[in-house]
Amino acid sequence: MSSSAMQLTTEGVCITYLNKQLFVLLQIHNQKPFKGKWGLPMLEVKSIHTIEKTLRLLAKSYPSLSLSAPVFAGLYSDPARHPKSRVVAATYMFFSSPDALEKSQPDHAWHPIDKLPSSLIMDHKQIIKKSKQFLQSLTNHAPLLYLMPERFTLSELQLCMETLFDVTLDKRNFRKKIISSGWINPTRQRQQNVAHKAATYYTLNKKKAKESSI
Amino acid sequence: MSSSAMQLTTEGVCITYLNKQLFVLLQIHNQKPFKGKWGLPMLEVKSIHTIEKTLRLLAKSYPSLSLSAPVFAGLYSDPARHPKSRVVAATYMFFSSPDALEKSQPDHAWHPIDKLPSSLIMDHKQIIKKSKQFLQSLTNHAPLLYLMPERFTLSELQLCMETLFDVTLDKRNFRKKIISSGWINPTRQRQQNVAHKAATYYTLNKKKAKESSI
DNA sequence: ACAAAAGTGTTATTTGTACACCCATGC
DNA sequence: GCATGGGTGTACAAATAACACTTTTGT
Repeated sequence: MSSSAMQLTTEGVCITYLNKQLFVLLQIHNQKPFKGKWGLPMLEVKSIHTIEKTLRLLAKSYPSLSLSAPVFAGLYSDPARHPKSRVVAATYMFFSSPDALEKSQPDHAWHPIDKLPSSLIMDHKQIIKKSKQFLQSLTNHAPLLYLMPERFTLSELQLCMETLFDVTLDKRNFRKKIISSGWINPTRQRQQNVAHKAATYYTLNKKKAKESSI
Repeated sequence: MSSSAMQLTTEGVCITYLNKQLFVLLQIHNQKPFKGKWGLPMLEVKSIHTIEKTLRLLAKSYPSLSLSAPVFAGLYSDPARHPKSRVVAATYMFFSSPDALEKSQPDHAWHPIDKLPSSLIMDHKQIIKKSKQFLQSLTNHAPLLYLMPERFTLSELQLCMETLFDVTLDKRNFRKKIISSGWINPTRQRQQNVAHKAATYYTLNKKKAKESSI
C-alpha cells in the first residue's frame, strides 16, 4: 500500500527524414527544473488518464505534423533520471512526413538525430539513441512509409530505407517487392524539370495503412 | 511538477506448458484490498529501483522455477484497474520448464490458462488473455524452447508449437528447420520403455540461447 | 552528344511445402 | 504379429538474389 511519489510520463520520439538524415522533434522546456533546456516532448500521465489517452493528448499538441500512431519504444525508470523527483517514462515513437520540418511550433525545433544539442534534459539523448536502434531493428518496414512526403519516388523511398537500415538494395528487386506489397500506389504525376527521365510519384496506400495500423 | 500518488508495479506472467496446455502462475495475495484473492505475482517498483531491478527481484522470489529472462508484454494504466489507488502495471512474461509445475511455493499455484479461477484481481484476467495473444504473435519462436523440460523429444516440441500457434506442422519439415536453426542439440539419450521406436532427447543449446538472450 | 537518373526482365539460388514409407519397441 | 510413434528423402513451388541495358530529359 506504500505510495511513494512517482510520476509516469509519456515521452515522444517524433521522427522524420529528409536527405539521408533523420530528424527528431525537440522542445525547449519551460518548467523547472528544465527551464530553457532542450528535450523530447513529454506529458504526464494524469491520474484520470490512461497512457493511450495521454499519447493522444501529446499527439494533439502537434496537429500540423500529421503524426503516425504511436509505437511503443521502451520504459526508462532509472531513479536518477530526473534530478528532483521520480519520473518513469513510457516512450513511444511517432513518424511524420518531412513536410513537418517546415511547420514550426513555438519552442520546438527539428534536430538532425546525429547533431543534437550538446545537452538534453534527463536521459533524452539515450532515449533517442535507443529509439534509432529500435527503428533499425523493426522487421516490419511499413512505419518508414510515414517518413515519406505526401508523394515520393521509388528512388527516394529506396534511399530512405538504405539510409535507415544501413544496407544497399538492388533497384529492381526493391521495386518489385514494394510494389507487390500493396503499401504504395502510383499516381499519374511525374517529376518536372529534372535533367533525366522523370520519375513517377507514389503515395501511401491509406486503405492498407488503416487496416494494418502500423 | 504535480506528483499525484501513483504506483508502478511489475506484474509477471509466468508461463509453462504441459500436455497441450499452458499454465500460468498465480498467487493468493495477502494484502488489502486483495487479501485471499488470486492474481499474478506482482512487485512494486520501489523509488530506489529500476524496472529491471524489480523484475530481477520478482524472479528471485521463485528460485526453483528457473524462469527465463523477462519479455516485455504491455502496459496497463486504466485508472480504475485498482479499486483504491492508482497502479500502473508494466507486464512481463517469464517462461519456465514444466518441471516447475511440481515445485510448490506457499500461496502459489499453476493454473491452466483456459481454466482460471472465476475471479482474478484487477485486470489480471485480461492481462493473461493479452499475454497469450502476444505469445502467439511472437515471430521469433525461440522463447517457446524455455517451455520445454530439460530434455525433450522433437515430437514433444512440435506438439507444443502446434498447440500454441494453433497450426499443424509437417513432421519432416519441422525437424529440418528446428535442427538447422541451431537452437537445440541432440543428446545420446533416448526414451526408455516405450512401445515404439525410442525417440532421441534434445536439449536447448545454451550457448546459442545466451548469445540471443531470447 | 552527353550526363543523370528512371525504368525494366531473366536466370540462378535459396527456401519452403507437400508427400509416404520403413524402423524399433512393448504388448 | 500388431499397434504405436520415430525417423527419413525427394520433387515441386515460391521467394529471393544477382545481374545490364535502354529510355527520357536538361544542358
